[in-house]
Amino acid sequence: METFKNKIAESLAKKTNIDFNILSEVIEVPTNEEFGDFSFPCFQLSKILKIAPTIVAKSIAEDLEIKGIEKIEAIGPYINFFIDKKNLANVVIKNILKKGDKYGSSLVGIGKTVVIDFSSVNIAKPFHIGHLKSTAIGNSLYKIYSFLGYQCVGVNHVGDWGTQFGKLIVAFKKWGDDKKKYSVKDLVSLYVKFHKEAEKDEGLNEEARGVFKKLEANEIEYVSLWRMFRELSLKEFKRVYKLLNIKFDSWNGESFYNDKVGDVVAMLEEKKMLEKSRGAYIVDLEKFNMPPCIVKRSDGASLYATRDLAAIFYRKKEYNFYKTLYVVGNAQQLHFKQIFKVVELMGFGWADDLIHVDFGTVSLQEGAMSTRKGIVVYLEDVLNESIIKVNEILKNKGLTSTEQNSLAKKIGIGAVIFSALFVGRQSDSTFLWEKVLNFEGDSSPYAQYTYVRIRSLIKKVNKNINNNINYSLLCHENELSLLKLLSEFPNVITEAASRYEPSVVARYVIELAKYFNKFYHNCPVINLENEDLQNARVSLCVATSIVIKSGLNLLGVDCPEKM
RNA sequence: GCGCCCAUAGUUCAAUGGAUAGAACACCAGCCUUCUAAGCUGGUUAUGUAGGUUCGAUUCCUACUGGGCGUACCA
Repeated sequence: METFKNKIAESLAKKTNIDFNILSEVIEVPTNEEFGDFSFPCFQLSKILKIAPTIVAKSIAEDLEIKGIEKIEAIGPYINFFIDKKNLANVVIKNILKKGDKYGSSLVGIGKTVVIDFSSVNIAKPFHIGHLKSTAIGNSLYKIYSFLGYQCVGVNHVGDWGTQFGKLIVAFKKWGDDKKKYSVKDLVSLYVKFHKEAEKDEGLNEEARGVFKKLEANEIEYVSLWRMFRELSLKEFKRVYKLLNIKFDSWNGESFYNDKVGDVVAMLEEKKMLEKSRGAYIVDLEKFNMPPCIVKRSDGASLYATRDLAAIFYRKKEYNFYKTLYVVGNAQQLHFKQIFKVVELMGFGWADDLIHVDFGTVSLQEGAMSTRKGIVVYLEDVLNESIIKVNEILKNKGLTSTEQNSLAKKIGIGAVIFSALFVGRQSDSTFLWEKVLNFEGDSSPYAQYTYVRIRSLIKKVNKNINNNINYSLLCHENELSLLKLLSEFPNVITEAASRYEPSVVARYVIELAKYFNKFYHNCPVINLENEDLQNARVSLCVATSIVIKSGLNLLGVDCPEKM
């Protein structure tokens, strides 16, 4: 499809003597199909030429001819271009069948590494639905960037270090039980108790800070407790990642950088950027209208920012990244602005390659989630509920129990992931059970169902598609709009990558499924006397199934073969 | 106080500054002896307020209102 746009821009450039790239940006896809496949609004040109836009449109369109474009029409101030539809089916379907599941991929990223920091759960805290967005978006961006040829490194920057562990250790020593087998939920209740007690006794916080300081200094007793907390938490978290079918290339979390923060402090000192203020060491950012970036607490312990800076330099050295994407909520916007600014001030031009892919806050109907107050929904519970609901639906479909279980997982998990990816990342959202567990309309089961229908059709026709297909028979309105949409898939991937926005792909997949279902209801495939038309339709079905599956995979959603 | 983000239909969300602001859910009415009804067809309802820039604003700018988040030793 891009080639059509380029052709139009080229011939317009020839005609008007205006730069190709400028024209290419102005060319748009009309909202209404009756205005063609591409259009060129003449307002800006009319301003330059000082001629009314309708006249400009008319005079340019008059004797314009472009290969592959069937009709060029000036309507008011717009020039509308209509693609030659017979040619379209031929080009699009052949291309998809040839490339298969590689259709839409590219090599633009070859030789470049993208580090994606996502999910990043906190040890000894619930893996809750607030983590779903980061987890799903990060995983999808990983797949999208890989599809475009980039080498990706998925990092789970585990929150396994910091004052919170001082708190937890204090709580455990006061109220814990050495012999009991602990779960994350037990640790959370200890943590909650700590905060309750600390409200009455300010000394507890003091104590916790002291304990963390000693933990950083490798005090054996504390380190072994910390290790225990970490191990049991990771074990539970990995169970959830397994359900989600998400893998990481690195689990280097905050504790990993404990022995690397010294180098960062030394570098800052050497560059004379460090200032002592109120007992702490800071990088002053007042000039940039930001609070200071605190690098070292007054008691000498490290902070979130220090460890994140250490992580940046470690990753630069280790991966020499083209970009690093931080898929982290917008509540941490200031934090990232600060540390990116510090890197820039240190004189590293590649500070621009650090990108905070932020997203809106997820809250519950009763309000903001709060681990301390116990207002929280565990992600694992949501996933399991979803699987149960799918199982309920699949009950009477005559499947074996292993078949049913595996299907329920693909569909149920997919629905949860998809619900997090369908809305734009920036908007704040409220977690609603009925929304996440809705399997109709804008949901992955809808797309999966459509895919399964197509597979079933293809199977029933049971025919090898040969090369002599008369694609020009595909001229039904539903066929043409489906073809046009299929041709846009590569652009959709590129857009999703450049905006760090998997929702672009999610919306596309739903639209594609919708277009197919219209075709399905209006254009029979199996009961068809005209064999040439049947062949052409089957190939359209195959092409569509490839793209739906590919799109879902890029979102991290599996595609079942029947349901 | 200051900074950032958000405000679109009853609800949840779309819309690179462009033509008649799109969906889904919910609700109502139809469609299975013909390709899987997790489907299809039809119907009702919306850009917070006041200005500005522009040929053209949901989109950009300013103020206001209402929400969310952040704002020096939490992550």
